[in-house]
Amino acid sequence: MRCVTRWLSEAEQQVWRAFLEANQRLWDKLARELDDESDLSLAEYEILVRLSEVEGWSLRMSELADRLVHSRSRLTHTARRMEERGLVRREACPADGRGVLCVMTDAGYAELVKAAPVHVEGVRTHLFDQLTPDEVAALGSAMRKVREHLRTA
Amino acid sequence: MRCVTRWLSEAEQQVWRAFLEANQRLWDKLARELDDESDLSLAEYEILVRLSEVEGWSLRMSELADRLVHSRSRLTHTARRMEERGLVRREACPADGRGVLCVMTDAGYAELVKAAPVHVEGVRTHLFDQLTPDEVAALGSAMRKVREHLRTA
DNA sequence: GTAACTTCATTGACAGTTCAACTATTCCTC
DNA sequence: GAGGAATAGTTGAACTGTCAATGAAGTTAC
Repeated sequence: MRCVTRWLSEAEQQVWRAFLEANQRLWDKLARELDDESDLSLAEYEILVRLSEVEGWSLRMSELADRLVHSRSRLTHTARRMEERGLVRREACPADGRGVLCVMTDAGYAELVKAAPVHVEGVRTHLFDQLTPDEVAALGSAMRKVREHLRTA
Repeated sequence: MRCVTRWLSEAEQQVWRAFLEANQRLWDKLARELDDESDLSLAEYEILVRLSEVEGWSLRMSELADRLVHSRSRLTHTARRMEERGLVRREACPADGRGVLCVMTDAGYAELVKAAPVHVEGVRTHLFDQLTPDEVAALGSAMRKVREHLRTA
């Protein structure tokens, strides 16, 4: 039931605008830096990071999609392109006939190793270096709450 | 000069991950809500908001692109699509022969009026309602700093 | 006043994402 | 254990955004 719109206060407006613009610029910057100094897009990078964190460098497509908060379709397309470039390979899932495992190859790992310093340095320079420890803590707490809310909403 | 990568601490990692996922889900949710209850995309909505805030509902394409942090090319494409739907019109800029003014039409305003409550309610529900006043303040301060850094970087 | 340079906006080709439709497999229920 | 529902993953078309090239108009410097 939405009878009356709860508009934003002036202060909230300003927070929202700052959030919008900072985000826009941050993603843009990080994507550009990664593009300049590696052959991975941000989305491809994230896929390799997730695979690198698990035993066998291997995850079900749906599990990977969930962790990345990407649609299955999106992941299928991206994985196909990455497979063509030899960064991952896909194999049948032994446990579930419907399933497909996405596995990072050595070549994929090599790309990840090349890209990671660039990306991490960017995140530090453009985000963490700009904030006080208190702001980092508050940002973390705020984002965790929003994340939890949206996971269930 | 980047001699040694300054990796993220465990705590920073977690903040970064929360930020990533909260963002991903937040944009996704807001885009979907807007799509469900209006005929505007988030990008189109932002364009109309910016136009609604200025005298004459009219801005130079480049000025509009800068405020939105969109590329000129992106704005050209989006504006053309919106013009075809009658939401904006474009006219020559009297002051500068190279310039083009993007002007919101009455139909565009009508769409904006329809979409705004949906969007604002979403921002409130999924972001501000989840946070304490302190967290909102810290988020604002943090995002302003990041924005300023990236505007000049 | 004109040549070189910059800015404004557009264009078309291309890359990445979404959406709806589809196949194949597993799970559930009776 | 058979039929129906749910889940996993893929596909192709439509849409959106990026990139590099273009043209047109303004600016600068000589």
